[in-house]
Amino acid sequence: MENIKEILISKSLRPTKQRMLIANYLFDGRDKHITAEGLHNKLKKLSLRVSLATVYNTLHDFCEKELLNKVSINSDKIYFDTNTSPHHHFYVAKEQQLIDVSNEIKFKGLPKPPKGKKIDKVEIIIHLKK
Amino acid sequence: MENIKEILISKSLRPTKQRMLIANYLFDGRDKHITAEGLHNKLKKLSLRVSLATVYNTLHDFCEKELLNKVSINSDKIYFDTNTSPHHHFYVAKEQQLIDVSNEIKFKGLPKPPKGKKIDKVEIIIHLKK
DNA sequence: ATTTGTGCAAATCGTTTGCATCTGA
DNA sequence: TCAGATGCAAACGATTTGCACAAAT
Repeated sequence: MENIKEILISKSLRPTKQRMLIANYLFDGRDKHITAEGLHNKLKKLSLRVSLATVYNTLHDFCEKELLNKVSINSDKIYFDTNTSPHHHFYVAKEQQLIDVSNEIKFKGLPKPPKGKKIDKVEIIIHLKK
Repeated sequence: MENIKEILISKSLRPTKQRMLIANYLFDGRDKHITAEGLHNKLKKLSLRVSLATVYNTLHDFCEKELLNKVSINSDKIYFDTNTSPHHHFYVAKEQQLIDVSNEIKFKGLPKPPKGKKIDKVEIIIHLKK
């Protein structure tokens, strides 16, 4: 994927072997929600060895460069979302599963922010149960 | 607060010294968002010694008995909310601060849940910035 | 050659657990 | 009495960090 190499360079990230492996896996066109450990295991299964520390570093680097978004849903793990356009989520607590919501959702009655603050973004989490 | 003692009993929680201290602090009529550590420190400042483990146990017990709600906003700490009625939150990432939203917010375009699942609740987090 | 990235292992931080001891009904 | 609660310290799991070594420009 010559494409991905250029993206990394354009974000001033050196296209190292590890970053290329990770980027190729993440940016294959299919949206993903992953954790650092999950990604590390996936790569291991594909016999691609990248240390866990590097996986963490890379995910954070990609976040800073806005190639990924952190999703802060439940409190034990950090999820990284390859879909960086604004959207919302279904969340299934039992399975700790995140699903993208593709609809646009409109609000009515959104409160004004406290003095001195502005609304950055509105995040909707639709908790699901059986 | 005789009141609080009865609440604990009605939830089949023994009104032990530690639980009473914690409940008296939490349920003073003012809504609070706290972490276990935060509460532990607060109590320490008031020269009320309760072990950290007991603070954790008690917060979880109170959650199970629906005297508190867990709020799962950002990923590093668990917040406990003394406001157990449905409401939404402002979130200031920089200060990791949570503020209750008292308005009711209406949605339009809420997607249907995937087959076999039902919507449990809709949580809105309004991220604020300066 | 110089900067930047990687990998390991140790460190950290919030949280949980095991277990001996204590307490309240 | 005795189930249930507490406190301590050790265990945990996700994440971060320090540092020597390796790779990229």
